[in-house]
Amino acid sequence: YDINILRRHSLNVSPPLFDTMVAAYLLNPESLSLTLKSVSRTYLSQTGRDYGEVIGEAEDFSHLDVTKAAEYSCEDSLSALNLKEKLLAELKNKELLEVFEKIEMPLLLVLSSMELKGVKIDTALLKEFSKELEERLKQLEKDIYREVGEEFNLNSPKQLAHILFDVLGIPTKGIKRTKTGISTDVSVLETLAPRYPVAEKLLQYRMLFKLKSTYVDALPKQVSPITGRLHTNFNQTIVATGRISSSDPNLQNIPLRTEDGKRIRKAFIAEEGNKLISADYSQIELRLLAHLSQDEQLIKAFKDRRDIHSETAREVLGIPKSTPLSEEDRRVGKTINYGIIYGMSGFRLARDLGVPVSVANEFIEQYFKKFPRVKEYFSSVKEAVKKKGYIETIFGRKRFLKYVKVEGKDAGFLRRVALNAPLQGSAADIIKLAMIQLQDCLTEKNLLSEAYLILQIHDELLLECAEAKVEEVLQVVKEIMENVVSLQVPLEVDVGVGRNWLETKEDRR
DNA sequence: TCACCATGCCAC
DNA sequence: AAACGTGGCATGGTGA
Ligand SMILES: Nc1nc2c(ncn2[C@H]2C[C@H](O)[C@@H](COP(=O)(O)OP(=O)(O)OP(=O)(O)O)O2)c(=O)[nH]1
Ligand SMILES: [Mn+2]
Ligand SMILES: [Mn+2]
Repeated sequence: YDINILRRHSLNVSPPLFDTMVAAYLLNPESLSLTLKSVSRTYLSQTGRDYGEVIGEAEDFSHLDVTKAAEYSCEDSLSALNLKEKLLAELKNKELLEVFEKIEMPLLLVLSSMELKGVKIDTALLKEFSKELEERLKQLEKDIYREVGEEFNLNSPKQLAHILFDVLGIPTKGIKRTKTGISTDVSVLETLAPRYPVAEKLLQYRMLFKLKSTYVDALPKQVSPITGRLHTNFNQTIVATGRISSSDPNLQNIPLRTEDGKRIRKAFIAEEGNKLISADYSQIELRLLAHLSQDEQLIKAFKDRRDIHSETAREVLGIPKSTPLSEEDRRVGKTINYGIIYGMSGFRLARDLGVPVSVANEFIEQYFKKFPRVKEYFSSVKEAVKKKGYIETIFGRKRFLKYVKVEGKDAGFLRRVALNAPLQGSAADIIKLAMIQLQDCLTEKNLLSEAYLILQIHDELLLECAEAKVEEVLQVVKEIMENVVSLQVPLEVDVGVGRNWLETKEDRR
């Protein structure tokens, strides 16, 4: 965060770096507040208050009482220095120094460059699309009001529930509940749709409204007037598993699933004369599961270059090898694979698939029978948490879980968290290392002015690249990502090139 | 006007 | 909310 303020003023920051927020994050990735003040309170037993608390009633820092301001600032300077020693010792103690020095500190510079570069979007295209959505939403709204016989606020789940279950009198037996009443979420509307055509319209309305409000209208507003591009924040100290998050705007959840959603991805474009390159790890957490569990069946599957997401999809949807599998169907397979390994219930699986619970339960049982070591691995995870109080990734990143909690009433939840963290976290470690190596490599080859990272989407890297350098960069990216670590199974990376982000996903070479 | 919670849904 | 996990953001609804 602060590094960008320095960089914006054209100051260079050079390694080795030490960032107190990042250090404190590694020591406790679940922690919500990692401000200098709160970290000092924890590790230096200081008593000072946060910026916001100090400001209090004053308008801003410059209006603050001089004594208070001086107090605050002196403490900050002292903190940064004293804290460094303390945190370093703690990192060593907990065997987190390697992750800190080899991954997080070098990554800080990479992320900062990515934020400064930003990504170009086609605002004209989005503005056009917005108008079209406006029309379609208006029509849907009219249709819905006509079908239910009255007007109400379609964006209020509470009012909608009232209309559906009180006014129309749709029976609520077996329908999902929220804390405050009856749910109207997509799974509910999908259940209603065959009997009540209005539900189909509501689903359509919900989807389009979501796309319009969250992306189509919001993104153009956030384009920087200075660079003409969209700059996200990559947050390095938020996600408890070690992933990075993206905010203001979040560019890690740009739509892809639906046809209308795809039109938004299409608006992420390369500068004239450039191309976008996308590189996405294939089945990454399943591969990591194969490695960590040592399951022979799973290891063999990946050595044979099989696609488990597709196989699962064909199996549950009953689609023969002779019929091509749609993207949508493969996504179903993916959801089932990750759902089952991370502890999904037969009930939920049954609901998602629209099959009887007995069938779903049977499927889950068969699944673990097919990969016998997976169950054993998960027992070992449980043991590790009990014994050590934390679980870790292949690079030693740790997530500390309270033993009392593991045994207590949130035991189920804690168990699933513990199952997920090593896999999601290892995937995060791997792509972070790849980003660092890639940046180094591009720098060395003097390519940075023609090829640079612009986004990271958990297991995918998006680069912008001069057309003339595409073939070379493609090779480098794939090579680095696939070989950043050597596991029991090969890591495979799907790469694609295009004028826009959607094309890179359709390209897949 | 703001913060907060709840619901819902986009992505990985 | 009936045992997939990790996020961020929009809206409505409420209260200060
Ligand atoms: N628990 C859970 N994790 C998910 C889910 N979707 C994605 N992930 C995690 C696990 C994936 O390995 C990782 C990257 O997502 P991707 O969409 O790239 O899927 P994946 O790499 O498995 O397959 P693919 O790239 O399509 O070959 O994010 C999900 O529905 N549940
Ligand atoms: Mn992937
Ligand atoms: Mn991906």
